[in-house]
Formats: sequence, structure tokens, C-alpha cells
Amino acid sequence: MGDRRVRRTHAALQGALIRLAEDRELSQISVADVAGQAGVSRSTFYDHYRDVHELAEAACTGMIDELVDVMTALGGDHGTGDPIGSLRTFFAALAEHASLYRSLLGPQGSARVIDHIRRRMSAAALTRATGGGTAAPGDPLHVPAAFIAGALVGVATDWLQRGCAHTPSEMAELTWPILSVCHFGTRAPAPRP
Amino acid sequence: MGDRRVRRTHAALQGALIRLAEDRELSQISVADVAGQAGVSRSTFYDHYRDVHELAEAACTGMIDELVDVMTALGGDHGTGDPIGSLRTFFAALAEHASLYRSLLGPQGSARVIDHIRRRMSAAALTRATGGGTAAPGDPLHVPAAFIAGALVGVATDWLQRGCAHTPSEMAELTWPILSVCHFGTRAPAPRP
DNA sequence: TAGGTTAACCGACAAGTGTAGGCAATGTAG
DNA sequence: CTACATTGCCTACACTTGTCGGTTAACCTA
Repeated sequence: MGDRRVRRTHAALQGALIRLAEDRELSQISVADVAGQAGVSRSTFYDHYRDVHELAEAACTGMIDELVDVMTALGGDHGTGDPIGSLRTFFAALAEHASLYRSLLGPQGSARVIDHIRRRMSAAALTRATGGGTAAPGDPLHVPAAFIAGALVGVATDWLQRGCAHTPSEMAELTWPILSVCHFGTRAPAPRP
Repeated sequence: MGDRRVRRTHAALQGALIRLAEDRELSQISVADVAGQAGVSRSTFYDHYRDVHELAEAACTGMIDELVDVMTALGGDHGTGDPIGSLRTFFAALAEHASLYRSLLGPQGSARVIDHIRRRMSAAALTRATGGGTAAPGDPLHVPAAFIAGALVGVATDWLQRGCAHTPSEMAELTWPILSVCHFGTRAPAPRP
């Protein structure tokens, strides 16, 4: 199990895609491009991934931990931790590879990657909301989790598409006032009459 | 101007795509499929649209008015109107063409369509926030607009992917408590100390 | 209705996609 | 170290994609 050749090929393909997606739109990257950049034959690509989108999903799983962490680090109602600092880390991680994320999340990007990132962030928020426990498939807590995850993905995408007009710190300061009032850390949010 | 043939071909292609996307994933729909279903030659397709994603974007622009309207209809801080009713309309419009929207917004969907819907909803929210005026490119109000738009797209996508487990009314009731506290109708949101 | 305009179709082309079978090199287990 | 299993590569194939000119027919305007 865990053949060394497989790990090498996976790393080569994922690295090649990341490199290419930094100066080109994802839709303009062909399987042949990736295989060539990775020094791997085209048929080998298909031995591991079905298409470019599947590779992109695999490639970003190793990159988005910093993005997902923001969901668990956010204090929510409890006021613990440093939520603005977490948000700054979130936006800084995006800025670190701005052109890459713009290529993946923008209009020419991949619905698969967008869905994957949103899903992981939503799952993290849900885990936090249930206090580490697991939620039933029809649990209403899925709604606030998807709400927050989608909101942050939306803000991030909008920010990247505008060329990162604000600094990560400014974005954190602008986002927190809205996010803080979205009670997503409690099981029974109290409706406002 | 406005050649009748062009309108007919556009309608035929958009209708064909909508029909096909209702029982197949968007990624499994080829240009030849759409052209055949529309009774149009393949080269004619390329005379009007660059690829399936561009057609999908055009096809949904005529469908998402009900989705966009929720942004302007939401009362926000003013408490005017019937926000829960607007949200119900929003989710009901999604449910009306559930399999189509699932095909467009899901992992096998189109980043172009996702981005387009989010952008239009964000623009509507921004217009409402500025009271009908126009916002500068770097205006901080872009952040809450993108926040709300992304949140609703996220909730909608999550709901569709779970097979619409709740009714539109339930979704409206679940979404409103979170959405209502996100002050997006005022120019100067008051930060919480 | 007669005219020029232009959309739609056709055929063909290079390039990319996805799949299959066979072969050589590498890795792992014994 | 040896033997077996697996990986990666090569070749080849049918198919799709995106783009050309050139032709026919429909459309708008006057």
C-alpha cells in the first residue's frame, strides 16, 4: 500500500496544475498541458484522475486547511479566541495564492472546486456547532453552516475578482461585524420578534 | 436589429439546454447534444455561444429573476415588506426546477453559472443598500452584498444537494433568523464592542 | 416586391479527449 | 535476493471540440 511511485506522480500532477493555474485560467488548461508540465505521460494522468477538475479538487485539498480552520476558530457567541485574527489569516491565505484561487473560484474556474471548498467549510462549521458531535442528515443546523460557508466563499471570490482591493486586515474588519451576529454556534438560535 | 432567426435560434438552444440539464449532469452534455436537441447544426451553435457554459449562463438569465428579486424584497433593518414570504418564493423557484438547478450549481455544474447568479444577487443587494444609487468600485458595501449573496447561494446549493429535504416554507423559516440580523441595508453597520 | 444583408448549414480540418491492450520498469513481500 | 504485483509508458483508436471558407436561404429595409 502507498506506493512511492503513486505519491510521486500525484505530487507531480498536483504541483503542475497549481503552477499552471497561477498564470492561466483553469478552463484553458488541458490534460496534455498538465501531463507535460509534470513530466508524466498523458495516459498516466487518466490512470489517476478522470479530468482536470478532479485533479484540481485533489490539489486544493492540501491547500485549504487554513481556509477551513477559520470556521472552527471563529468564536461565535462564546466570544472566545481571536475571530478577527482568524479572518485575517483566512484572507491572507487567499492572498498568498491570489491568482491561483482566482483561477479556481472565478467564472472560468471549477464548480467542483467551489463545491468542495464550500462543503468542507460547511462541515467544519457544523462540527463546531454540534460541539464535535455528528448531525443527522436532516438536521436544521445544516442551514446556518451552509449559510456561513457560502457567505465566506462569496466574499472571498468577490474580493479576489476585484483584484484584492483591500488588505486582508481590512477585509477581516469589514467581514467580522456581519459574521459576528450570525449565531451559528448555538443549537437553538433565538428568533427576533 | 433583432433578427427573427437569431431569436428563434437562441430560444431553441436555451430551451434545449434546459431540457437536457433536467435529466443529465451539465458536464455530460456536449455541444452536439444541444445542437441536435435544438434542431440546429453544430456550427450554428458556435456562431452564437462559445461553449456550453456560456449558453448555460444565457439560458439561466431569463430564469433567475425570481431568485434575484429576493435581495431587493428583503426588508432588512427597515422591517418593511414580507421577508419570509420573499424567501419562500426564492426557495419555491428553486424547487420548481430543482433538478435543473442542481445540475447547474452542483459539483458537475458550471462555475460560470454560479458566479453569474452570485454576481447578480450581489448587485441587487448593493443597489438596495445604496438606495438605488451606484457604489464606487472600492466601496466597503461590496462586502456585505457579496456576503449575503454567497450565503443564499450556499444555502440553496446545500438544500438542492440534499434532495430538498425541507419544504420551501421550512427553509424560509430556518434562513430568516440568520439573515435578518445581517445588517445589509444600512450604510454604516455598527460594530459590536 | 426587389435589394442587399446576414444567418444558418455544410464540409473539412487540427487539436484535444477518453479508452484499451501490451510492454518495460519499479516497488513490495517473502 | 527473488518473484509477483503494480505502475507508468507507448501506441492506437473513435470521438468531441473549436475554427475555417464557401454556399444557400431567410430576413429586414426601402
